[in-house]
Amino acid sequence: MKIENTKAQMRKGILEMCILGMAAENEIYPTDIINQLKESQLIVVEGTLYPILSRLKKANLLNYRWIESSAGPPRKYYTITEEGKSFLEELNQNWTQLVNAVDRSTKKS
Amino acid sequence: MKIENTKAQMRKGILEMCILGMAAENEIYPTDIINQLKESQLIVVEGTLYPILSRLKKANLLNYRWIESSAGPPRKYYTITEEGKSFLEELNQNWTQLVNAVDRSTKKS
DNA sequence: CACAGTACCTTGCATTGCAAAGTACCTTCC
DNA sequence: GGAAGGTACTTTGCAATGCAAGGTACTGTG
Repeated sequence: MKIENTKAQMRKGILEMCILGMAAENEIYPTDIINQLKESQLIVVEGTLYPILSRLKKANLLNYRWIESSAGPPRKYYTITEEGKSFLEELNQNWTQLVNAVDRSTKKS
Repeated sequence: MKIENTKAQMRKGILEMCILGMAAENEIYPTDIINQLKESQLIVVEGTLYPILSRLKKANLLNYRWIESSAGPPRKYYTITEEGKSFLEELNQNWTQLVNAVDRSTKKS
């Protein structure tokens, strides 16, 4: 049993919340997201990020528009939708509950 | 996109840690585990728990012995191994890091 | 016009949580 | 003593995610 594996499993479903949270504050594009998450020690690669963005877009939680870059191909800038905002709130609540639950189960009898 | 689904995903890999943590404090058997987790709002069913216990046993993180019950069939009582203890420590560290990382990524910029 | 850099996208695998169905043991009650 | 019900353990198959790896496409430079 490898720590790396369990570590990866523990991230499941969390990235969606982080990404929605980031899009709720600024209009962002994927490379930005990856860099910001990396700063927070949440390393993410493209193969992980793009499917998440597609899912969130498809679910009407995110929107995007193309913006041309001064150097390189155009970028997809994402923003959160109203629907995304309420979803994000729910996610945050569930996350807090989960953290508390883990806390309780690991520290009590 | 359903909250229930994301909620389920967010639990991935966490149960192992909770269960190891519980076995680190007392010798326990499955039904005990389920009840304790339920008290902490971490609802778990048999089809989830037993495979985890098998994995942890197979990985030498848990051990068990049969103990007869005063009413009903014998039970498998689990205890944590030395190897399990150090694994648990690593898990706890990673969990703390993850919580901090999420905190940072959702509250900053 | 080739090349390097940036950005976006897709495929296939391993892993987990869970519902559902199945096996086996023990006690109780007629 | 056997039928019924409760307790305990186990297995199978599905859906969803993270990720490595590979692929496409646009832009500017020499």
